[in-house]
Amino acid sequence: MSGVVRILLCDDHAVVRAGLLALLGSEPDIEVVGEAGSGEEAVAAAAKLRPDVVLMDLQLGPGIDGVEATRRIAGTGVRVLVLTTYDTDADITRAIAAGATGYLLKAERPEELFAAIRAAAQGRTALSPPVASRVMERMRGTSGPSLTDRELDILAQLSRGLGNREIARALFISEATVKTHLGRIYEKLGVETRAGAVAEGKERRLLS
Amino acid sequence: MSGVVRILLCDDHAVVRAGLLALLGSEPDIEVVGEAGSGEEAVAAAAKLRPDVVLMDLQLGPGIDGVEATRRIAGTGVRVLVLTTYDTDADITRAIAAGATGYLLKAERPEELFAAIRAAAQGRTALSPPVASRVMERMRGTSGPSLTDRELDILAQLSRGLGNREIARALFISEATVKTHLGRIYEKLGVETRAGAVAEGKERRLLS
DNA sequence: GCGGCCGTCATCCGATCGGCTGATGCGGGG
DNA sequence: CCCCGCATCAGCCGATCGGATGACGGCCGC
Repeated sequence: MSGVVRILLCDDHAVVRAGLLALLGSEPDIEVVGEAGSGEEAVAAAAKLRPDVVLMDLQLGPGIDGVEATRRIAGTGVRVLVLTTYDTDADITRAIAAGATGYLLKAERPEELFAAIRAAAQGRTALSPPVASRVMERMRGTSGPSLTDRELDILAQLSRGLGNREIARALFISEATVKTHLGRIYEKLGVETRAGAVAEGKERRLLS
Repeated sequence: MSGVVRILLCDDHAVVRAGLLALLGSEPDIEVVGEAGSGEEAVAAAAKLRPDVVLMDLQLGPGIDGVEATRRIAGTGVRVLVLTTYDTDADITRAIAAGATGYLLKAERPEELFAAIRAAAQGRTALSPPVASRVMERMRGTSGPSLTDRELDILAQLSRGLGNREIARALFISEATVKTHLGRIYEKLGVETRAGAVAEGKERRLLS
């Protein structure tokens, strides 16, 4: 079945785009029909070109991020295959929640990439092995619950080094409430101190 | 002058290596003579192949990092051109301190990359514009004081969420000493709390 | 309409933190 | 040879944190 798979590349690095272009050029049944260097460009190009698969980096520099771009593009029915550097739990979860068809790591072998693209074009899910493992763990309920919006607010203030009273004032709530949220944040992140929470938050890319 | 510039690629991502390989293949006076997927491989390959320039990523996954690899390779007289994603102050400083001949961003245009490689082969310095700006600022003394090795040890433990007593035990020193170091860390980073220190440390990439 | 999640708030208390002051020993550079 | 940066340690004290416990209202899905 099927003819050529039409691809839209989205990555803010010219080197990476050029690399993928060259790499995919070696596959006769894969054709790159467009490139985007930002989330905004990707959304516009996806709407205009209607590619079979968008290869999306999650880190896109200024503007809307890869997750948001994925959400908007996936919402129009175009498949999005995330191709990124990090296999953080938070990244994977957010990308999948945003509607990504697959999640590949850049460290993956080229053959895996080709296979994943063909899979994605047919709507099949393609995950890098380490990603698959994490997803499995998540399913087993082993790994982390996600923070609520409010908890993320608290965490953001926390990472600025503010005390409870200052966080309370910044968010127009009482100190008691701040403490309650903090307790839940510690629990969810598996830490016991504010410093640990900030470290974990940064690690999971829940911050800035 | 000179014939072909012989290059060794070092990046833990197969996609990026393939991309650079393809990209550089278009330049007749540049020849890729080897590839490495880790710091250890790069050091060994550089010693064996004696390339004119090593293209080095700073983020290399497990094992020795790009800075350490740069230090070892530059120590043998081989030029190292850092090609990475981030233009963080800490990264730039450490790479240059380790003996890098140049510091390019992956977001750079391909022509810049080629020019930088030729420059590096002749021992000339090549910096991406944003990097050059930061270096200038640094020279002007604008930017921050650096942490001592010991202070970085403390900061690392701090980011694990440990209390003073635990940090003291982990580093075989007294609680009083931990407190003293912490005070200086706060001062140097311009923060007032452990949470702030961790955030700032992560931001400046002084951690993990 | 009820249960569950979320966000809000309160009180109590022991443990910890952060600031302060001051001191010792070691090593390198002027 | 002496100064200074670095690392080490001590004691004190007020402010803050973290844990435990309990409670209330809003919103949503079933």
